[in-house]
Amino acid sequence: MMITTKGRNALKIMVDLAAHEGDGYVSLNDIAERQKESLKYLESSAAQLSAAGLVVSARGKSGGYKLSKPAKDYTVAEILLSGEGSLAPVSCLEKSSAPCENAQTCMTLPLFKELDEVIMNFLNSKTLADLLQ
Amino acid sequence: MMITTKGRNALKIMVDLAAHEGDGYVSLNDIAERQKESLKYLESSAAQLSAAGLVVSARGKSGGYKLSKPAKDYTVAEILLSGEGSLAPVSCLEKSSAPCENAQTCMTLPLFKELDEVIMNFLNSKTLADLLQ
DNA sequence: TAAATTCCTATTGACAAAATAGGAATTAAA
DNA sequence: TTTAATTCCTATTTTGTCAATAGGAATTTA
Repeated sequence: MMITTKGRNALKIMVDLAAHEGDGYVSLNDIAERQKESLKYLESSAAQLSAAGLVVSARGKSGGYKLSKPAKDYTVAEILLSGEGSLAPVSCLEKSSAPCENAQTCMTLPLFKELDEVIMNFLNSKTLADLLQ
Repeated sequence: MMITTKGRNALKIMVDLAAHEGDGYVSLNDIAERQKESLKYLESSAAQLSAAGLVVSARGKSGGYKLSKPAKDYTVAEILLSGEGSLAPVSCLEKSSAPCENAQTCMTLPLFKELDEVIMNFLNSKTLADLLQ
């Protein structure tokens, strides 16, 4: 599985925020109810989105989150990356993992690099606004 | 991660068999040495390839495996699928998993369906022969 | 008969994903 | 000024899958 609940939850939060653009700050409680996810679990995704600067947060009563730019200016790729860390289809293409010793001679690596490009091209071509129908 | 060592090993076996097409049966021991993988681990991948009819096996001394059709007639997709079971980018698109209750209203599902198509189109367009340089 | 092989089943270890928990810090509103 | 609602922080637990190993049975050629 390439995209886990972390990435999916990040995307759900963003879609919900986009659907309520202009309503000021939206609380995670509201989002959790609408998206039928646990508040506690969404909190970790929201924290990552906030750390990445994709959303603006406000603490305290009547606080919550809102988008930091128009929905059409977010790519799906950047949102998923904030939740997943990496979208590489194989571990040897993740920056975090140790470089593979056989990379020079591996006959399958070029294929996986191409696949990675195909995936990233697609996810970079989709915006958050595209997901609202 | 979408493609694990199971899929990668299946592909490595097939590439090695393709590189030795016409040499008769090739033993897993030879493949394990060339690809620097453990014999025991490759065995499970080979068994799946055999069960799927992608290779022909011969038991006993001087036995081994060989391709069941020309290398150019295999898609990379079918090989990876034999190792992975599913190449779906999200669990809710796997046949094996229980259907998602929110599928009707989920705003992210259409995107993931598109992504799945993009991936499968690419992997179906590549043949085993393409991997030999 | 011996050696080389695929085949079968089971088990273990390691790690990541998934989910939950409790409470601290903050802030608007009553 | 207090209270309630919220984000924020850290930790823990549970669960599941991946990865790898192990031992031996069945088969077949030399």
